[in-house]
Amino acid sequence: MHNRSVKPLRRVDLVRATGCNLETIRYYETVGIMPDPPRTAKGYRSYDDAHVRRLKFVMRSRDLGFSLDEIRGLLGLVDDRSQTCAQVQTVAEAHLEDVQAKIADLTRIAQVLSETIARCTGDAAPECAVIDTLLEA
Amino acid sequence: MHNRSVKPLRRVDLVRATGCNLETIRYYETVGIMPDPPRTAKGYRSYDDAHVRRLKFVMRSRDLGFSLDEIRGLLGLVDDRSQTCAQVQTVAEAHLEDVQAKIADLTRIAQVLSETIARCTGDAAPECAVIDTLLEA
DNA sequence: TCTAAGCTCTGTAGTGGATACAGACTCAAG
DNA sequence: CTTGAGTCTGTATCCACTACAGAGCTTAGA
Repeated sequence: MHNRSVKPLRRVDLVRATGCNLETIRYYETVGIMPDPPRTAKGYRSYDDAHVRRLKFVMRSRDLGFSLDEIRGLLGLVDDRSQTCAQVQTVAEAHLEDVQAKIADLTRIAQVLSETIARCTGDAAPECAVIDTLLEA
Repeated sequence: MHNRSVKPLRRVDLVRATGCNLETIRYYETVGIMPDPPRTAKGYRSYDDAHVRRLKFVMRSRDLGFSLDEIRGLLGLVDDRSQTCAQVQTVAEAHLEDVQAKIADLTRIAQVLSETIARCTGDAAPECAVIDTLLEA
């Protein structure tokens, strides 16, 4: 009754199961984010559900802006489940601070840009507030 | 009275005048953001005030998050001062939209992260809200 | 005049995080 | 048996830099 040997997934099946780009998966294998999968007699990669889950984890982490290095760390903590929560929290908090710093930077930039654009006449004239701002010491 | 021939600037002088990295300047020359400067008899680059101004313009634009491609466009508009303002405004507005989209993305990310972190116990336990979120479909 | 420090030259390689492509191979359906 | 889909590897590309090696040049001070 229980599928002792589930049908293995090909590359394209993993792509369809996750939405990840085919080449990206290979890239993740070369950089150690995804494990080197077992191969068929002819050398074809053969994946299973564990790969799907791991890849989805990676993709969700990337979505939240974690770097591959941070993800390596998170995966390590997931794989070795002992004293996890405090450590994960630390990684996530550090990352949140990065994100907040980026938001602050971009907000400052957006402010300067929109103030500057507001000073534009929009004319077919050579005077331009944006250029002036950029030329200004 | 007027300095007919001003003392030319060496690479390191341009660095000191602008705060730009030495190698970055050479990079800007190879990619056409900065012009190939005149050379001394021995092949040394020799800059002047126009280079300082142009490089500062580039640096301020980078600071505001313009890509080198966008900067090439802006420099073109500055160099050829005719019908400038409307065109510059268009470039700047497009860029502002990019920046605002990035802010929106990062804000969403920060929200998810901080909500998730808030659910952490911070324990030396293997259950972790962050991991759960990342594992969750 | 000699020397040492500081400056410059070029080409090339590496970063992160993918993405793209070439050319050869294999597999499955009709 | 053919055809199309899938796979294999290695390598190149993108952006915006940064770093380094190994050579040559310049300049201030002893």
